[in-house]
Amino acid sequence: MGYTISQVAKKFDLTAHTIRYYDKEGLLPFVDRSKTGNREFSDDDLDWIKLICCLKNTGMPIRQIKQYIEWCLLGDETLEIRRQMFIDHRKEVLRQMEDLKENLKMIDHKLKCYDKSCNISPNTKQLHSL
Amino acid sequence: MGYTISQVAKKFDLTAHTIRYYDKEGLLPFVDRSKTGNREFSDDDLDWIKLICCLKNTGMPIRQIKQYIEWCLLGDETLEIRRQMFIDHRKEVLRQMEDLKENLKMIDHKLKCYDKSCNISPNTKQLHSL
DNA sequence: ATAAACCTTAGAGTCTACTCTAAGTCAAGT
DNA sequence: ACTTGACTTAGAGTAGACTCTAAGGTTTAT
Repeated sequence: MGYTISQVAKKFDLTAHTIRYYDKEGLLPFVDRSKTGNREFSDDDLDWIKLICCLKNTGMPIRQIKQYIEWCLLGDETLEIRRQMFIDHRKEVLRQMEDLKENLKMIDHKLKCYDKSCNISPNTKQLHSL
Repeated sequence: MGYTISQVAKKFDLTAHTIRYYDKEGLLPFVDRSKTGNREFSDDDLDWIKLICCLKNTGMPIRQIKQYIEWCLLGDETLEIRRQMFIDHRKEVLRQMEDLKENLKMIDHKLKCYDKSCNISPNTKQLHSL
């Protein structure tokens, strides 16, 4: 049967506008159309979109995601370069996690200062960390 | 003595343009000027900028950072609201870390598939995870 | 004294990623 | 038959965060 654009939008917390934008940018060349020209998303398509969202949410720019999709369409010839892309991107994500950890330290430090200034006891403090 | 704008830029891996932009947006109302009108950054100013970068790098929009700076200028009256801001932002950072962790899982899974497709042995694989 | 290397401002331009609008097609319900 | 509510397109507009330009001031070295 397949899913409509608004069903997919809801599933991935996107808008139909955004999905059409991704399609226009070349991120969804695999999506089929119904006789009336409407996009019809298969379960496989949902997997692609899931991966696209993963890459997007880890900071990969749309044109690089497009590059990846293009490599996928080219077949086995591009397996090694795609693998390398994931190796590099993995490193980048680990870097982001490290950065967040560092920044969290500073926020926790600031919060400790504010708890002191506001005369919040450690006990009360536990309430808002839940 | 104090630091010049380009010294501060280098220190925080920003450009002088960006620092002036932050100033124009109201993020640096505390920075003094020399007799000739140049910005002169103190060590205290560097601490402020460090915090601003921390908030910016954890996804806080500039106008919210500006709001925070304004609250700071108002004094103790705003202590509680500033503390609440940090509590909320901390939650947001934890959420980002969770999201990254989830996305990393998917990237690792993809990578495993690519290692298989490229006939990479687990031993060889260890090389690129270093 | 004049060039180099800083700094200043206002304001224009750019990039990314949407976000929306207008005009239109199609299928289903009353 | 006609309204409602999906969907379609091309293309314009927006938001955020820079990024750069032009025109000019000051300090330092030759």
